[in-house]
Amino acid sequence: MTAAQNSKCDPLPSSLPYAEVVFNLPLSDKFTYKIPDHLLGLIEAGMRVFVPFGRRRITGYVVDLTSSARKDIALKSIESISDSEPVVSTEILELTAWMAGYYGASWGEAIKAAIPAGLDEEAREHFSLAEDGLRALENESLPDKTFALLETLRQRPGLTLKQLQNKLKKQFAAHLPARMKKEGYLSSEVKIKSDAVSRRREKFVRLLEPQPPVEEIDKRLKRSPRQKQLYESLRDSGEQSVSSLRERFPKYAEPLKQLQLKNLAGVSVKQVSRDDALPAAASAPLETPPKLTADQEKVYRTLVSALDAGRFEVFLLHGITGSGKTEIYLRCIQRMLDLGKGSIMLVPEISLTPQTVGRFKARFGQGVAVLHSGLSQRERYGEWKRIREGSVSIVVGARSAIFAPFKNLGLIVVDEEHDASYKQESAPRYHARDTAIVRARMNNATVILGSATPALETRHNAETGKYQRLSLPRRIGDAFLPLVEIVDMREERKAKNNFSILSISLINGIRRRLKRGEQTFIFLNRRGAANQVFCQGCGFVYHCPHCSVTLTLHRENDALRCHYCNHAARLAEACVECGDELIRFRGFGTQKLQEEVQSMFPGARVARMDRDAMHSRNAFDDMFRDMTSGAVDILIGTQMITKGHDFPKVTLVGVVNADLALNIPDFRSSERAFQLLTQVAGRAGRGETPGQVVVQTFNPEHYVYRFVQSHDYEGFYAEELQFRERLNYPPYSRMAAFEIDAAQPRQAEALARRLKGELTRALSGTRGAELLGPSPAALFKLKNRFRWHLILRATGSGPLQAVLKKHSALRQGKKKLFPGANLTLDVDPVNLL
DNA sequence: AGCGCCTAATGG
DNA sequence: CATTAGGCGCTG
Repeated sequence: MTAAQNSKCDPLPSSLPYAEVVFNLPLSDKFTYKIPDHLLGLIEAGMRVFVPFGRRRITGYVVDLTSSARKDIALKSIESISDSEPVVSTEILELTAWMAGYYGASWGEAIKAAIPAGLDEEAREHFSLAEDGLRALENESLPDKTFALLETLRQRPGLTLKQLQNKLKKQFAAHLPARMKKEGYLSSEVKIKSDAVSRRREKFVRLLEPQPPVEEIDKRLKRSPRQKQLYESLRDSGEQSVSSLRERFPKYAEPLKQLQLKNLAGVSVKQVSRDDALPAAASAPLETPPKLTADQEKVYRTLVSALDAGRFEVFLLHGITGSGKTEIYLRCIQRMLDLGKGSIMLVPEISLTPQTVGRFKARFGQGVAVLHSGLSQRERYGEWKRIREGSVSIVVGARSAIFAPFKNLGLIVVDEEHDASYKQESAPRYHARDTAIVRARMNNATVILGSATPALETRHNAETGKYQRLSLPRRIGDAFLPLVEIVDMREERKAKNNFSILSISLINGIRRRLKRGEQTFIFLNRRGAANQVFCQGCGFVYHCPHCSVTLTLHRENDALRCHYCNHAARLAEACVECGDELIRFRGFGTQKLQEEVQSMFPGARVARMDRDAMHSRNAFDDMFRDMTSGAVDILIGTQMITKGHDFPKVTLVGVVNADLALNIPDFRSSERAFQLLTQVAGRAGRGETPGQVVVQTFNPEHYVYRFVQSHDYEGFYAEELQFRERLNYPPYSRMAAFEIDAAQPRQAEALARRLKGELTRALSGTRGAELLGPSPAALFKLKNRFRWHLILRATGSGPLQAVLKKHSALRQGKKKLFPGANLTLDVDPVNLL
């Protein structure tokens, strides 16, 4: 960069002597550091710096440079800079500042979310035995914990505090090593853990030499087939990297540990020659775009005028499954390419399949960067760098791809915009769709929100004119929509005497597919594992009279509670509607379903796809190949089977228990169920054959099923909107959820009430805001913590944010108002369990 | 968050 | 009185 250019974008080229630094810690403060002489002029906002902070040294992010600093604090100096140029641009700094303010996170946490993982350095203290320690260990009688620490370090010198805690299962106080060091028992050395991306090290496993005689080995491995399998693999193919083991033996860890203990195998770490070249994608000729249908053409024209004008605008592209939304995205991205601007394409994590990515690569070749969870930190960083350097102008990725470091961003597409995975469930709890809109506004970019079943909030925004609505009402080639049959499982039991998990209709359907050589999907929703109660006879489910949300069973006192407003009801012995027996829902997983289906169709080839079955990338590819080649007849799965795949031979989709989605204690459960069922149904018969869908339910009267059956989003939208208005739920209000968790149920409750008191004060004077609860969370006990919720509801984002700001100001004074508890805030929560 | 310091609890 | 476990306040 020349001096002239430099002065253009930065009139005072950073001879400023102070830097404002934030950290990836829950601290709202900025910290001022002195820039040492040798770094003067080298530091810019957006760079990472390594600084002393309290007793430690950590990485921070420079957010500003200043000419003066407060005199009342003794400033420390920046130790080193971690980058030669900023990792976050001014634009991303601004975006993360908004996120931090809006979602109640710290700026540093927000920045951390916006850069590739594994970049930051940390200084870690490694402990070893000092001479006094060795002497004490051999001669003196020591307290248990001291002894254990010394003994561990004698065997394995150079462990960090974290590693020691792991080894000794936290059976000592965290400050003990420091004290022992002071007493001269331990010595320590501070090492800076270099970032994970710049160097490449890999773990290797090999058999140790010399090996005991064969008979001895057989004896030692006789009773452990997995160890034997691993042993034989190592014997036959020599040294192997752990990552390659993982591919073939998903559960390699325990057997390997055992082999190590038995002194048969050893693990070593090696520096691997740099091999950053991603597997070169075959430079296949790029695909020619198909001709647009009349509907697509119309939509595209509207979009192009916004794209060309380079003005901020949000479009809702509402198109049913198979209506050709993706082609619209591709055309718009192409348009941006022609204009020399970058595009971000967001897709839900589970949709980010080779098939999805393939469509983009086929059209744009190597000009596409892909960010998905399967990438190692190094690969991810590589892709990120390609974007920053400007060698690609298209990014396809999940939630965090919204931070792709484009300099000239023109378009953001959010596909399946209603998908819950766009909300991050840990700090900063941002929503990628909403963040996309904020980022687009900052860049005068266009946003396309695509969905067959838009979120009610989104559809409502289109209604009020905030977004412009475009629709693709027809399937390409006017393909038939699948025929949806709603099966009443009560009738199955009573009238048809069928007590199987599958309805007769579904069984017959499967039989026909098997005969015709077509494929079947069977879908089982496993989410929403809160304890539910429902009647097997009539499908009755308890709802809260105030919130219209299903009540959750609390085992401790056999009570039913609303986890929004804390309304309580007694659990009756029998159903209040029909007198039949009530059942408490217990998990019926995909694995059991697979066994059941296999036994009903012994000749069929049944496979399963869910997170457990898809451990390695290979498993996924294998599954995909088997489905495409027709080597599988019935595929059983969770959400995973519904997204990002297109298998033309699937002509039947069965939904085993559709009520599972509906009975989740959340005001959005109907919306979710509708979206889910519509999506699942869309999997049936995308080829020439029209599809059949069988939805099994104990509660066929529910309005969701009527609209799913008739493929009527608009009808559903209208009905659901009325419900939301009546009970004052979003989009007619905005929410923020506070969560308190503590080790004792009593304590959690008491603190939740204290929080309510505090918030009530913050609330006074603000109109249009109210509190619901506190109440025990639907998943009351989670990982041995007891959780309570408190919901803040306001008429809009303005009053909501006003209360939150006031509350955080109130809390500044007394920090430890909630001893022993964790307090989290979730703005615009998507998951209230 | 993570660290040192202070204090209360525990124990002999 | 000595040791240890837990809570508190601070980080520039």
